[in-house]
Amino acid sequence: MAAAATKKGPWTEEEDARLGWFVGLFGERRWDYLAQVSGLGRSGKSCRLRWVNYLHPGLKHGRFAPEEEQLVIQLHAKWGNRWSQIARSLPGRTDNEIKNYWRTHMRKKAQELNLFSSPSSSSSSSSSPANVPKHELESMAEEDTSAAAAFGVTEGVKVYSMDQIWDEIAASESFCEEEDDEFKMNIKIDDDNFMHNC
DNA sequence: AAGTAATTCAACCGCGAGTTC
DNA sequence: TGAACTCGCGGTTGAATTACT
Repeated sequence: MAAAATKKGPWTEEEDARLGWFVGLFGERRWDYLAQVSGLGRSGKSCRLRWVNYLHPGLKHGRFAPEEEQLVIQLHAKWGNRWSQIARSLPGRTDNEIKNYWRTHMRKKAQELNLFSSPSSSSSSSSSPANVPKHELESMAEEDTSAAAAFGVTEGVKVYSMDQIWDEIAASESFCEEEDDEFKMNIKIDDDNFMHNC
C-alpha cells in the first residue's frame, strides 16, 4: 500500500505562506494533521522543521553576533551537543542554526588552533595536526569542548544577561497561545480563501 | 572569464521520549 | 498497562553560493 508520496526538497514561497496560514489556524501542534489538511503534500515532520527553523516569527537570520558566538561557545562547553538546549538560551536562533554554525565556524577555529598549537604539547600520541585526515580533525573539533577555554572564554564570564534572554523567550512564546480546538476541527478551509487572505 | 575547491545552510533521516487512548 | 501515535532531537547530506586559481 503506497501512501501518496510526500513532497521533498526546497520550499517555495507559496508553500511557506500556506504553512504559515495553517499554523496560524491550528497552532504549532498536530503536524501530521496540519500537513494533511493544508494540502501541502509534505510530511508533518517537514512542516514542523520548516516552521521551527525558518518561518517562526522572531527568528533571526544572518550572521551570529559576537555575543551570540561567545554564548554558544560557553554553552557548548557546558552542555556539549545539546543544541536544542543551547538554542533556548539564544532567542531567535534555532538548534539547527546553532548546530550548523558550530560545525562551520567552530570547526574552523578548532582546526586553526590545532595547526598553531605545538604538536609536542598535545597529549594525543599518534598524530600531529598536519597529518590528521580532515574527517578526523572535524570530529576532534566537534568533541573538543575545551576549545572554549582556548578562545579565552570561561564559564563564569557573563556576556549576555539571562534576564534579557528569558524575557525575549517569554515574549516570543506568547505567540499563538490561544486557539479553539472545536473551531479547528470543524473549520473548512478553501484554497481560494487562503490565497485571498495571503 | 572559466573551472574548481571550499563553505554555508536548508532539509532529510532515524531514533528515542513523551503523550494519548 | 501497553500499544500506537506524535513530537523533538542530533546527526548527516546535498544543493547553492562564494572564494580562489
